[in-house]
Amino acid sequence: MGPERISEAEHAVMEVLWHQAPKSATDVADALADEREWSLQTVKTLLSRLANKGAISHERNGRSFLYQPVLAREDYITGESRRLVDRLFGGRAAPLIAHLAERDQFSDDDVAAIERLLKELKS
Amino acid sequence: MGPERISEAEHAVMEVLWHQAPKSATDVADALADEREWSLQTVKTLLSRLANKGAISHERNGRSFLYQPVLAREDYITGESRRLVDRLFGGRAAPLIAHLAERDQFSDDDVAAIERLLKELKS
DNA sequence: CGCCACTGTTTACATCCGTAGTCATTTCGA
DNA sequence: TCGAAATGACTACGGATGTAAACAGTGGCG
Repeated sequence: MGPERISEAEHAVMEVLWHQAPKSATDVADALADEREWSLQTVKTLLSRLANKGAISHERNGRSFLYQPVLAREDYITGESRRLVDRLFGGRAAPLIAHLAERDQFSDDDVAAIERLLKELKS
Repeated sequence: MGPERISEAEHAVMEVLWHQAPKSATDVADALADEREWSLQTVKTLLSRLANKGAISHERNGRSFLYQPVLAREDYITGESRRLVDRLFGGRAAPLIAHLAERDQFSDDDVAAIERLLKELKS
């Protein structure tokens, strides 16, 4: 079976582990305390679902577990980006960029950054 | 309440109506026959959920209904794109573009198209 | 005039997701 | 040593989603 989908709540947990790993369940919960109003139990459930999906691994450390990502953030965002581009823009990236641009989501800095990028691509 | 989320199956129905509307339930089902193995009942369920969410409207036409979008495709893809950019790229579009570029998703044509876009943005 | 086909409405049901309570076990502190 | 705290496992439960069956109304055909 293909890579299992990661839900939005699960993704928040992944971000914590991508930022720093390995971490215990409690550490993950602490790291999330600011943005989400989750109980420790909720975080544990999400960790265990992520482990089932193969997105993270856990290794015993005394009485508790240490969790760390198996799925790389790069691969995750590649997959999610591609899904969006496929679903909404016929698989072409250019229309997505055109759309973002039309909606005025580009700052001057963005434009400059993209120009630099294109310059590199061509070299 | 904010705009209700549209699920992936519902989105497929929306695409049909964005392509051409108004359409009856049967017409929508026919249009979807190629890509999805859905029974007519399934399509009707999706249409009624979309109507509940306010994404489409239906107007009586004899014994049946004609459905048509209320939500504009532009608004939908704007929302979905922004969600992705917010969730994965800190709300900045440039990193998304950088990512797409790194993953070699840009053809020469794409690069050219983007350059034209930037040129217009600056003028 | 009666019945069938078509269309919308209601109900169904398994799975996933968000969010957690409860249970069993281990361990640390008093 | 004994009980409280920590921790993972199991269970729960309402709402969303995918997928549809069953039901009901109605208008047209025979």
